Amino acid sequence: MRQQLSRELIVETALEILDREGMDALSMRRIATELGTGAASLYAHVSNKEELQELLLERVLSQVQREEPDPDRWADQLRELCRRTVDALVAHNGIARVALAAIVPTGEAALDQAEAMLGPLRASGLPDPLVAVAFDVLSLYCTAYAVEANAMRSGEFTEAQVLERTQQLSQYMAALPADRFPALLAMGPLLGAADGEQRFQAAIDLIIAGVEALAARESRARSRRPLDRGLSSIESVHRSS
Amino acid sequence: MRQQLSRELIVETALEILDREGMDALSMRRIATELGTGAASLYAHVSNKEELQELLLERVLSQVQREEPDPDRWADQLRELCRRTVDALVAHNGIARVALAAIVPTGEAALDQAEAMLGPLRASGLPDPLVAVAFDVLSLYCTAYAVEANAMRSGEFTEAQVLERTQQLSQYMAALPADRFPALLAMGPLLGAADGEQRFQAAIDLIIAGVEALAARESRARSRRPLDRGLSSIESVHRSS
DNA sequence: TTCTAGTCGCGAACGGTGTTCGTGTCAACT
DNA sequence: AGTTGACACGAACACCGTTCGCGACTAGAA
Repeated sequence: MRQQLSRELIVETALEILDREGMDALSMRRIATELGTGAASLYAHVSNKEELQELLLERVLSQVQREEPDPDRWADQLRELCRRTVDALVAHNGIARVALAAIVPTGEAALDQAEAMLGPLRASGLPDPLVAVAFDVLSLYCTAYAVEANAMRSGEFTEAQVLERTQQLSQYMAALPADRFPALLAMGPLLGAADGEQRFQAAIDLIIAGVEALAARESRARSRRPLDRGLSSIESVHRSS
Repeated sequence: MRQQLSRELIVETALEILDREGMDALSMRRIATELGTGAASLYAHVSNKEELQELLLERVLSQVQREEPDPDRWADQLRELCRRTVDALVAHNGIARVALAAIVPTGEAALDQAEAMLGPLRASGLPDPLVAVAFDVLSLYCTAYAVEANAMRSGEFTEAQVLERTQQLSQYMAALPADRFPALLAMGPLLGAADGEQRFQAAIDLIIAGVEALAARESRARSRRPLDRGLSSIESVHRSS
């Protein structure tokens, strides 16, 4: 035993393997081999592979830089935070999938993350029940986008990517029957586009535009008729609190 | 050999096992046992477990009812479609995770699904590049929500759910340091809320509000400067002189 | 210093997984 | 009837996460 085992060391080693060889190669045996020991030894410090994965996610999330909430810049702060979060997730291939699987944010870093997102969202003027919804949408989208970005960049080689993406799919879509898939046909080149960066920014903007619209709608409704019987699901959620 | 094997039969059997015993129980051996044969026999009709899963997803998606696009009711049509899609995914536990993993919509049903979503979205007046973005956000959210709903309903018993959700988490959040997590503390009861249905509706409404806002912004910009980007022949003539 | 007690690392094994290979069987066509 | 070809499938391979219990090493008692 060259070096004393510890949770910290195990997580660190696992992250190295993850970055170097991908999520599929991350087995308990592989980690143990890297540490010069057997797989059984890991279970003294980590109860589960699942727990190990959550620890990995914790470590990745803890590296996301966060700033003090400034109510006037809430939208830009949200954009910036989403950017950083996705960057951190994408940097460690496969970790985003873990984030999607773990629904309950148990760890400290995950709580920090949620707090950093909720602050600006509440500053938008949205009522709290809708803040919860917007939080849901925004974080789910960020995670899902990271999963997609991972899968796009890691799973295939450059050759297979170009072939299977540009050739087979784009050409396949151009050959679709026009009477059955008019919209798909018209959107063809846009859907397979590889400029993920721009599309991510636009998606965040779209969600933020939704937040602004609903916040404005809410403040308008409150000032005009404070005790209205709203019928839309949005208002009913708001009322249920 | 009691019954001739076929892709169709294998997929059907797999879906039954999935519904009855969950995604974890869905192994090639299990399917083969159910069919009274060995696992190797399946590989004559299905090249992969991954392919089998995509076939399962295809089958589930093909059962989503779709209607003719009506430009005047585009928002309601979107809402309805998202509802049905999520219902179909949630009905077969674990299939939503497959939908998230498969980024490229290869199958026929997936293409139908995309077409049904793109139609109403284009009717909103959004420019096509933003339609692609909205499509991204909407479908990713629907899938991710279905994953979450699955995990919430299937993984635990009622006892563990009540204990671990309401007690441990809600009580845990109430004990958070107020100076570090003010927003989390204020939102506590709302985030762990189990009324997933209402929150899903509200989330879709939020995204649709974003679409409406961006569409309005776009049409405003176009009416203000109609001769933009060299589209008018007059302008191009004028510029060329 | 020697002997004992106890801790804990970890090799080996268990019960699973997806997938492949080669054999065996059976139906259909010549 | 004979040949051929397709297909079913038992067995095996290389993995996986996890558990058990042996054995080595440390620390305390004599």
